[in-house]
Formats: sequence, structure tokens, C-alpha cells
Amino acid sequence: MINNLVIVESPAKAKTIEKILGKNFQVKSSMGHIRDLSKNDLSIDTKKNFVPRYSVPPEKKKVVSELKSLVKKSKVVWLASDEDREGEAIAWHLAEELDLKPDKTRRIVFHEITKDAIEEAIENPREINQDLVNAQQARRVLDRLVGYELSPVLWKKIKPSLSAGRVQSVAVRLIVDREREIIGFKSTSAFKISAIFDVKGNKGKKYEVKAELTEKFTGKKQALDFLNLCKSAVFTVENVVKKPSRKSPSPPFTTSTLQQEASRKLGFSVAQTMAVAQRLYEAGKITYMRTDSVNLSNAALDAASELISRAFGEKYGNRKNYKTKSKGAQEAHEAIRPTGLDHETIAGTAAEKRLYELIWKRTIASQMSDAQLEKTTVTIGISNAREKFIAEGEVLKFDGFLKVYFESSDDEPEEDSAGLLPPIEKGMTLIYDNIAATERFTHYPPRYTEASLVKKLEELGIGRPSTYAPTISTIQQRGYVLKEDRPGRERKFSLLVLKNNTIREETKTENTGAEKNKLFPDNIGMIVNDFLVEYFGNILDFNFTAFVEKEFDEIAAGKLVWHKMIAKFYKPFHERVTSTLAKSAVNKGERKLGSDPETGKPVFVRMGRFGPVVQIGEVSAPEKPRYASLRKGQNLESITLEEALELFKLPRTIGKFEDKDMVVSIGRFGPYILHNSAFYSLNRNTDDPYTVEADRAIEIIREKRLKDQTKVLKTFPEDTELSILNGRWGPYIKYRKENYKIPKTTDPGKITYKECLALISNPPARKKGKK
DNA sequence: CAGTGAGCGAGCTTCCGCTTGACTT
Repeated sequence: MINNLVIVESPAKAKTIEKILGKNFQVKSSMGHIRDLSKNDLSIDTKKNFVPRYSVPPEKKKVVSELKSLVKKSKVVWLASDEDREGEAIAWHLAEELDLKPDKTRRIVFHEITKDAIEEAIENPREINQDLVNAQQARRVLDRLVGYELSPVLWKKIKPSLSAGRVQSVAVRLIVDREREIIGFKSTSAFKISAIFDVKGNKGKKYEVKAELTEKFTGKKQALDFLNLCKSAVFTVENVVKKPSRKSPSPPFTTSTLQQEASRKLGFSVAQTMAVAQRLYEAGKITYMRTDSVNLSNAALDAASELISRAFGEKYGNRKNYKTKSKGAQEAHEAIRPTGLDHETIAGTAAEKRLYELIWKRTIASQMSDAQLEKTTVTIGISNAREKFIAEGEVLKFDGFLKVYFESSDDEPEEDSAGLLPPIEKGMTLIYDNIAATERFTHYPPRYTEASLVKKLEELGIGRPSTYAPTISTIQQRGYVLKEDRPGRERKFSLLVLKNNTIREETKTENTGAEKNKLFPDNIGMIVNDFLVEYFGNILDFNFTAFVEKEFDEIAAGKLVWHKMIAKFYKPFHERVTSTLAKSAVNKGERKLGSDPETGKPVFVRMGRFGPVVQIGEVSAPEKPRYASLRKGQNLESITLEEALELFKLPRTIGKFEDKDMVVSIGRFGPYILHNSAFYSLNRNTDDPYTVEADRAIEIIREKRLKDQTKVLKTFPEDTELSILNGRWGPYIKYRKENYKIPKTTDPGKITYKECLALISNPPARKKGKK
């Protein structure tokens, strides 16, 4: 017989709590929700109060039967799931499914896993809050209705297997909207003026001071006029102002801020951060990693302040607890922090170490004092112009939390930060070393990264810590969004430099627009988005979630009946679904670009069976239309007629080699040359299939042939299907179309037929990790 | 591996939010 059975959500949590509670308590986990709407149908009675039909999904059967048998052996069952909407629902589902009798069931909650908090919870049990449970049911039912009624509309009107939902569709919209802003962005340029002045300090020491003009000039002529004025100008220090300023540390990590900082500082993807954090959590190294709370337990605050005084001194400490600012936060857990603050580092993989250290630093810094700075601003007047030069310097007076942590930002890297200024006094006359006018271009708003998208979603109150990573993977899996690198392009800019009383003009080039790991909408994402915005604008509205959340709060407060709220939403929504199915045309993102100058036939782009395609001519016309696939990075909505026609220039016959034609085209694996029924790949980076000429093609063919000659290292008379080949990663065994690795310990030059057979029948174990 | 773009019809796809393993390459 068990006296007390405690059920929590996570097994790692169960282990910790069991240690705290001791022998009289057995602690088990439910592994999250144990029941849900069936995934095969709607499972909601839309005719009768939206009654949900719940069932235990197959993967949860085992947990439930285990819990059932434990319950039978227990005197009292303590439902200790999280104190939020989902946690309350988990407790309720457990009570229902395990058939728990009220007299032997207690509901308890705690926000931190400490002895005090848990003991206090045990002393203050309550009953399941049915209003809160109903708010969760409303959330669940609404999401199911939206997802399972919208998705089939997309299958019929756009493409099978697509999906839509309250969260994912808004995430896609953010990315599509941003891309359109970028496509429509008109970059303008202006001339920024910066000067370097020579300053003589006492003892004749020379310093340089960098200053910037308060105004920019829109044209080169104005910039030139200004530099000409400077030739005869006297520069005088008009003012020196010193001002103290402070920098405060950021709050401890939540899921969202951890994902952002790990992305910026460690280059982790959102999924990677969560996987590493999960391992740290399971190893007992950090607190729970799916949280929206910035709260720290008293024990953690004590430990931090003790550690800070000991390691850095009393004045570095600033004990405080932060308040969450994010919309819809439920704060069922603590912030993400090390469980043992005295461990600055841990044993583990490189990724685990780095993430842990990031969490440690952020937590400690959050309990440290502000950094104090002194900012100096020097205003330099120009005798014959009204503009001023400004030189700025910043000195750190007290480092405070900066001793351990510096937060990164998403913005473009700042130009060299201001440092210490040399001794300058009001009234000094300065002599310029040089004054430069540099043409600078305005930049389009940045594309989202996974982490900055999470940040935006959190600001909008859309999604939860447990869903940020899965949402981002879903919108990529559906093909709505691609995470990609894009090469930049070269751009010319003007530079005018005044030095030694003469002005020199230069044209320079810079690389602009290069992107790394950014989210781009793909054609299908844009089509789906436009369709949803047109027919279901209310759900795609950025405030839709915030609006329904307010109603869920009212349900939780007992002021609103959940199925009435759903009924009010569902009636117009369902009518819209029906009318959209009846009225709207099948949407393939078709767009007419113009007509083909050669034949006069219309030129269209649209989604075809195998992706976006250009079509010349109508299907109904007597002559069959011609087709060409769009290239990677080309969009249905932005491709021009010229670009579309260009696609029909392939395949190109570019000449003869060894009496056979050389034909250039683009296949699944990129551009290639076809010659004498053999394929030769063009170099994606340096060769352009639209312009490549015969000489270069021959060169490529010869290179490939040479490579192939050295490809076969060894053959065996015993079996012609077996050979040792030289591949991209070194020698390998090829046998009947399959490839096999040769271990590093074996010399591929001396390998025998027998050894090969052994490696084929018993290949060395591969590293796991791939699906 | 190097190209597709027809048409019919059956059967399937899909949401968000809790939480971890147990499968194979």
C-alpha cells in the first residue's frame, strides 16, 4: 500500500520531488496531457454545446494504465500538475480518466521546486478549478475547429496536405508581410560626413578625435560644397558636456529570451537550444526550460547574492525579482536558471557547456548592480557653416553586471563604439586631419530569424513556450517558409575625402544584402497566406489570439460559459468556410505577365504540379503550351516578363566538341552540360548556364574526365560489382549500387576482397542522430 | 539523377499545448 501518490507532469520533476518528500510519498509523472480530441476526426459535437469527445491517444495508454494501478494501491492522490490553464486541465483529465474519488484526491500547486514551496502546497490543497478547466477546453476546441476546418479548405482550393491554424498561419503572415516590405523597399542614399581632428595634449602628445556632422547631405553636390567650405573653416570646440548614464541587466531567461540569446551568441537554432536545454534539465543542471516566467525562487536569490558578494564584493550585488511583461504569460514555473548557482560551469558536451554558461551568466548578472557610465559629448562649431560636428566618448565608471554578461542585440552591428576622448576643452581650436563624405544607403527592415520570429510571436501573445520550436518547424515542413542563406550583391558608393586642402573622389564597392539563416516565404506560403487573409482575415489578424485570450480569461473567472463563447465564434466562421468552399476559385497563384514578343501568346506564372512554372500559351489553344520551372529564389509575385522569358533560353546548344553537341540546361541538381550522353555539372557559383560559352564547357568536361580517371582506386577479379572508389570524403567501397565506409584503421590501398566482404555484411556502426 | 506540367477517383492529409522516449538509418 502507498500512502500518498503525487502526480506531476514531468519525470525529471517527479524525481526531484520524491527526494524532497521522502518515504511516505511516491511521485509519478503523467508526461503532459493524457487525453485529447482524437486526431482522426473533429471529435467535437458542433450541434450540441460543442461537447468534446476525449480519448487516450495510443502512445499514452501505457502511462495511464500504470497510473491506474498505482491509484488503486494509494490512500491519497495528489494532483500536482502546473498552476496554469493547461495544468488544471491535466489534473481534471487525470481525475476523470483515473476515476479518482473526491474524498481521496487533492489538488496542489507550487511554482518552484523547493522544500518550503512543496511542503506549503501539501498543507494547502484545494479542489480542481472547473472554470479554469473550461477555459482550457475552450482554447482546445477553438484551435481544433480552426485547424480542422480551415486545413481542408486549403486541400481543396490550393494543394493537399497543407495546414492552417491560429498560431502557424499568423507566423507565416509575419514572414510574408516582411518580405513584401522588403520587395517594395526603395533604398535611398545620403552622404554622411565624418571628420578626424588632431588634438595636441599637454606634453605635446598627439591624439585623434573622430566626429560626425549633425546633418547628412542628400546629394553629392551638397556634400562637395560642404567639403569645399571646410577648406577655409576654423573648427572650434563650443561645448563639452559630461553626463552620467546607467545600464541595467536583463531579467533571467525565459524560453523565448533563451532562444534569442542562444541564437545570437551561440548560433543555435531554436530546436537545438531546446534539445540541449532538455538534456541539461534532465541531468538536473537547470530548472525547467519551457517557461514564460522571469521569477527566481528565494533560495536562488539567496544563493546568487551570497555568491556575488563573495566573488565580486558587496557593491556588485543588487538582489531583485523581475516582473514579466509578456502578454498572456501564465508563470507556472520559475525562470530558467542553474539549479546550483555555485557551479559556473559543468561537465558535458560543448553545446551543453556553452548553453549552461550562458544561463549561469544571465542569472547571476540579473542579480548584479547597474553599470555606470559617463558619456562625454563635444560640440565642434564650423566658422563658415551652421552645421556642427559632434564627438562622443563613453567611459565605464563602474562595470557592475557587465563583469559577467553583455546582452546582444538583433540590430546591425554598431559602428565602432565610442571610447575614451582625449582631453578637450571648450574654446580649443582643432585642425582636421581629414574630412570624409561617405555615401550610405538606407536598409530594408531585417528578415526574421527563427529566434526573432519567436520574439515577435511572444510580443503578440501568440503561441506558448512549449510550441515556439514546433511551430517554426511546422511552417518549414509545410513548405511555407525556407530557412536560407542568400549571397549579397556588390554595390558601388561614392567617397569624398578632404585632406591637405584637396578633395579626392573615389568610387568604392561594398557587399550588401547577404543573409544567413533567415526565413524567406516560399511561393506556396504566399499563396496560402493571401488566400487566408482574403477569406479569413479575422483569424489572420495579429490581435485574434489576444482577443480570444481575453474571453478565455472571462471563462476562467466564471463570467462566461465556454461553449457559448465558442458558439458565437463558430457560427459565422463555419458559414465562411462553407461559402468559401462554394464560391472561391481554385487558387494557383496565377498571374499574367504579358505576351511573348515572338508569338504574341500570353505568358503566365502559376503553381504547377512540381512547383512554380511559367507557361506560354493557353491549354485550350490548338498548340500545346510551353513550360519552364522557376529557379530557386524566384517568386511568382515578383518575377518579371523578361526574367520569365529568359527561362526558355534553356536548353542552349553552345557548340560542338569532339563532333558532338554540347547542350546546357538546368536539372534537379543544378546547371549541367550534356555531351555525348554524359552529364557534366557547372559550378553553381561561377558558371552561369545562360551565358557560359564553349571554351569553358570544354574545360569543365576535361576536368571531370580527369577526375573520373582517378576515381577508381581498385577493382577485384573475384567480383566485378565490387570496387574501391575515391569520393568526396575519401575512399569508399561500392558494391551493387550501395556504398560502404572503410574504417580509418584500414589502408584502402591494401584492402583485400575478403575484408571488403566483411565490411559489406557487417558495416561499422554509424553515429546516430539522423532520422 | 539530369524532367515533369493528363485525367479520374479512392484515401489521406490538418490544429495547439502539455510532455518524453522508442523506432531505424
